[in-house]
Amino acid sequence: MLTLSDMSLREEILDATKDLLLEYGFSKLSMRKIAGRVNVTATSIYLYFKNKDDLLLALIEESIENLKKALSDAAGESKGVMQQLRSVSMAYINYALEHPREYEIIFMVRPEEMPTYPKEKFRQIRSGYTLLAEVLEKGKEEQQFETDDSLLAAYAMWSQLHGVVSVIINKRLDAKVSTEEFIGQAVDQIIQGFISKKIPA
Amino acid sequence: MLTLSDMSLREEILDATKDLLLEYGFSKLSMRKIAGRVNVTATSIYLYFKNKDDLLLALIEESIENLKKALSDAAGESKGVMQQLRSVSMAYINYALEHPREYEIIFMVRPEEMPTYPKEKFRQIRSGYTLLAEVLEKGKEEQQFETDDSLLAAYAMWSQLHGVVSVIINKRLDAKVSTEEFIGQAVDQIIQGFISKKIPA
DNA sequence: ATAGTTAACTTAACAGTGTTAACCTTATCA
DNA sequence: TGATAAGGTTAACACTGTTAAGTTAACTAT
Repeated sequence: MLTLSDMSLREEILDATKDLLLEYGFSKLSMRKIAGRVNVTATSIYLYFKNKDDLLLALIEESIENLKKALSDAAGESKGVMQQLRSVSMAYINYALEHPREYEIIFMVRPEEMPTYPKEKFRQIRSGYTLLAEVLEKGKEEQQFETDDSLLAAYAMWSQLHGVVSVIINKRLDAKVSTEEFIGQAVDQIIQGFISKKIPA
Repeated sequence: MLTLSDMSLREEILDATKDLLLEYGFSKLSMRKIAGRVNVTATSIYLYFKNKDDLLLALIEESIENLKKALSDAAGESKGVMQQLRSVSMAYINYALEHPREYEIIFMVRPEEMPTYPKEKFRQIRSGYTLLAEVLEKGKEEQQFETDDSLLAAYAMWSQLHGVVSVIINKRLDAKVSTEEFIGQAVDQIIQGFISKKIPA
């Protein structure tokens, strides 16, 4: 039979951290508050995590997998390459806006300020672009658009999507501008960037 | 005659803060360290600034003006609209990469985590887009590209530029990818997003 | 010249932070 | 039964932003 204590303290800590992050944000997160929420002292956390960064990294792990799944689902559902490109883009933006805190942890934490951020984790995040690159490669084969280097183009596209998300999350958008219109315009432009590479700039 | 003490403590504090930010980064910045560098106690800072945020905002003020100048210079130098668009884009990216810490303060600090971040400052930042919007409007008149809403398009373009910068500053770029190639590809795509709105996606 | 005021700074303190060392139970197993 | 180890604790260190109160020097008005 499953009792409450069968949920290991480690997982309780992870859950509490996620909750606090969602409720109060990154800057208000402290080891003592996390510990308090699971009725334990702050030092107990150090029995399961090396330090605060290590704890956050465990959280990132989860989020990355969720994001990847959302993207590959979006790619799978749609038919044509063109539509695939659009729905992956929208899936990316939607995931980020629906999980802004997680997105922030995944993509906005600077390595210098998180000294233990391991290369492995970066690699894991980057592997998500391969999905974009595959879609672009397929479009290239189908001659929908021309791309010299699909991976490079995927990187560029991803950075542009990140920019759109970042501006919204960081609240740098004018109140007068509708978020939906902004997203629509931006995604249009981003996708347009691939089509018809014929006209030289 | 000008003595050393003629440089007001307020400015000395601003300078020291900038130095510390450049040397050790945002996360290592503390009031005591700033004070120490100008041979004063931390509390003295509160005679000139309401709090830490207020101090940072004063720094932002400067940076915003510098960025604006860099952009309008770039717009002025180049001739055709197309070239103008490209050089403003490059000026934006270059400024950000040459002043990453300032850029971070300007664009990456979240309002919730900086409760006193005033709307006025946001407005000030946003006014920079009008320059982009003007260039786009001019291109529209010259029928170089079609844009329904120049301001919206300027926002979209700026968010994409920010994405490119953000990815590089936050070190999310694969070591295998050349930064120059990445920037080149991204700027190409961003500009391409405006040209030939004829083909429907 | 002297008293009053103000500016510029300091000391001491509060409440909070991440993290470590040392200690105390309780359960497991030879 | 006695050793070992797991899972927690308390106390402490060195830091953080910030405030209240005290000091000292300079200026100003009578």
